[in-house]
Amino acid sequence: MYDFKKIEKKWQKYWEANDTFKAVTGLDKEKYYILVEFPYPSGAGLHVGHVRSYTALDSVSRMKRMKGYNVLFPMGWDAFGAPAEQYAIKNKIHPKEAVKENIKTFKTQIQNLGISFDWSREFSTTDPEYYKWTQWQFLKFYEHGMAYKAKKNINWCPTCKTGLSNEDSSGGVCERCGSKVVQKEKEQWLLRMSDYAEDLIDGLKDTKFADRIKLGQINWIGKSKGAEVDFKIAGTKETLTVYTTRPDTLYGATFMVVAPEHPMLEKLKDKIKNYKDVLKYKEEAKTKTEFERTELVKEKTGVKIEGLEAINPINKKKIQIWASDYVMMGYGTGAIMAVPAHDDRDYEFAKKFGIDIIEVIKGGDISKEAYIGDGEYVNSGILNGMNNKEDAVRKMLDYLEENHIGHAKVNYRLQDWIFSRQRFWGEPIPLIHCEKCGWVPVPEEDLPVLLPDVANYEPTEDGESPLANIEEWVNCTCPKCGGKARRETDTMPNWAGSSWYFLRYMDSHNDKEFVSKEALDYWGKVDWYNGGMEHTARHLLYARFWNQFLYNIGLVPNKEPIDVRVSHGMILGDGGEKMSKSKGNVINPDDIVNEYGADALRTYEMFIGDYEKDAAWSTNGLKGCAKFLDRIWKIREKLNDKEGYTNEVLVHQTIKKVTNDLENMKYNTAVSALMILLNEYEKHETITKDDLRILVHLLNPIAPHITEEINENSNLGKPLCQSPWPTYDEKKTINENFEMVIQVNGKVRGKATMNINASKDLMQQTALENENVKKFVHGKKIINVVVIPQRLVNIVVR
RNA sequence: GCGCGUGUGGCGAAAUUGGUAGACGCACUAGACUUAGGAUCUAGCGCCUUACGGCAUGGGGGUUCAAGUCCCUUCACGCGCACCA
Repeated sequence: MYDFKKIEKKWQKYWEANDTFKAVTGLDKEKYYILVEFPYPSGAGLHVGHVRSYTALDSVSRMKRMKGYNVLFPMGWDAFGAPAEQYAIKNKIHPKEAVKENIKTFKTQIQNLGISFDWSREFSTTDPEYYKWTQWQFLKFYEHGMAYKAKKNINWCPTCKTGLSNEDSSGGVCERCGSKVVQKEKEQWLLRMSDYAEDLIDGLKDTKFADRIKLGQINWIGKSKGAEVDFKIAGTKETLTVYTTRPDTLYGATFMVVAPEHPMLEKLKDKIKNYKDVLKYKEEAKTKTEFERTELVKEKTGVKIEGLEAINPINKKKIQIWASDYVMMGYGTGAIMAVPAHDDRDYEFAKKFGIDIIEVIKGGDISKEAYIGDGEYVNSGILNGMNNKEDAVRKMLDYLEENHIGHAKVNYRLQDWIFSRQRFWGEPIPLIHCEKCGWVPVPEEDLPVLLPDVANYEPTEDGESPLANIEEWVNCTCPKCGGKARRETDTMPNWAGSSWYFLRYMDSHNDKEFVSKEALDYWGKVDWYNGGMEHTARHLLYARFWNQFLYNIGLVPNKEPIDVRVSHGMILGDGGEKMSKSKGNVINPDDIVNEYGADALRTYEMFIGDYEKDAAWSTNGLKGCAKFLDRIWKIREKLNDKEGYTNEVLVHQTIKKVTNDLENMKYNTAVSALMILLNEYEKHETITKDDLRILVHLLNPIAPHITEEINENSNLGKPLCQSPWPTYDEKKTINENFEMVIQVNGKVRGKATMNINASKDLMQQTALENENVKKFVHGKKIINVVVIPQRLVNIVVR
């Protein structure tokens, strides 16, 4: 085996000493910005999954550079947030120190892989020089009315003792610790992301995201079209507004349901005869976790609001009002019109509580279940006799609008972004509360608001940020009036720093601006962004929202920050299960690099399978790739003094294949094409320098160290990182001859070598003369002969 | 429940977009070299069959000269969202 340790170190030093991968802003070359999601530097160190995506995009970067692009391929650290804090608490060190250590480990591990990052642009989201600008941008949101503080029922993690955004508590469990999330009323900072719902859907058409990613975002935003309808509450001046996607079923609305937290309940409490029961129900609902509340198997519960009745505006019928936790305050208006005949949930509720069910669309059997299909409208006044849902909806909407009882309305599932965390390890929200002036932004010249150096950064029991306990930090003077004031003690979520880091890479160390206009104009947007599928509904959406806001206030030149977005599949353990310490199936990339070399690991992970799909680790598979590199190392011994290619067609085919495959994320077949080329070389007694030169060029993006070394010690030319990418001639990728397949009734019965220019007649004649074919044709009638030039002949007989 | 995706040898996977199914690699088998080999090299390797040949891309049906690929239907698995009105 070749001495990969020595070779890999040597070239890593060479690249570093020569600033080989440094991207220079403003170069007179076409730019190309390639980005992999920066990692969270956890204590566990680098995962083989990181190696997969880093290598993949590294290979693209290296090829693009060889093709003459000015490539920006940066790396940094996303180091705020709970895990770093937990790690610090556990190991009794300051998170700052923990992060420093972990970054050091990660960086060494990545550098040992020979990934061609431009390290001169490295930063961590926890650097005060960086989070100064995160805070600065938060203030822009604040200045433009996009950040606001509100008392809200929020998702609360009782273990982490912090509020969570919807995105972070998906499925009713805390993203970080897995605890069940409960509802808690708390003052929180929010960003008006819901204002951008439509733009976030619309903007997707200006991107080239993979379809599954676009869909993931669209689903999360959850656009629905419907109507708001006003129901008067009998005997009062109050109106209860509902949101419905089925205004066409209004005649079938036999009751209303409001969320237990609906403000109407408190407002009319004097008229509610059983207000005590209502309050009790509300309290019960509150203590339920989100999970319990949405669990499908759960039976419907609710309490009838005695003393109040609503009036169905379409037929003036009086209907009951109920409070139930199957209606959510956070969506629509927090109140619904229930149409039990045509909605499963309303049906279940009506059945349980014995409420009228009136069919308004024919087609089902409402004694058995709610009918949600289409059909003829009945019992529906102005809609009677209609058959088409769309028309019925339109007619109803027109009626509602004419009579001022409702209007068309679009709703989104996407909510405002809860932007407060009651944690120590995050960017302090740069606002000061003054008794006289209210909320006052920290002046720009006072940014960053630094995290204090303290001994205790564990969360407090009462749900306040640990910062709240640090009096000397909290107490300050109002920047406006000079009076006594207190700092905001909540910090930002760790999605804050990652929402704009891709902009900072363009101009990482600028201390005057978050990024210069010059750099923004030159680098534009990220051309190719790779990251995990799990970030589709969070990081990627947040980042787009953040950037669209910056665009709207004129700070960035593009509304969409990312052109192409792709996602890699996971690397699973040997048995196909997720790697985990408890299962003992974790592969440490360091061990592999030590035993087989970085090039072998890189090659294997590119060869492992479809890049976008999960793949199970196989050490035997890795060995196969190590063997492949060994054979390449040895092929040098066959060098002769001749020029040109030993198999010109195959060489051109391979250049074409590898070039296209790297552009299209088909790394596995790129490697296989190179294996085929090597197999061919091994069949010959000797090969030329040209042969070898092509091989090392094409393999270089995937296995950069060994190829540079061979290139040097076989005197093939200047270093590969400085030489151009090979080009191919389409004409030379085609063989003069091809193997013609001869079929009889679609089954292969013979083969013949033919010139690619052979006429159809010649092909047919050759086919019919084939001895084996004759056997199958003999005694039968030829009905048809299909001849596909350069491919096959199919003789149809009967 | 809704949405998306995936089913191909013992295993990871290919398949020019309708044209030789299983490239490439792993594992396995036999042989060579060797003191030895978990190194290297050579050959074989979907299933059934001595062979001729037959059967094979989750199952069933269809279109076609020709289907892994297109259409219908069905099953299994995975992921995402989920009482969103």
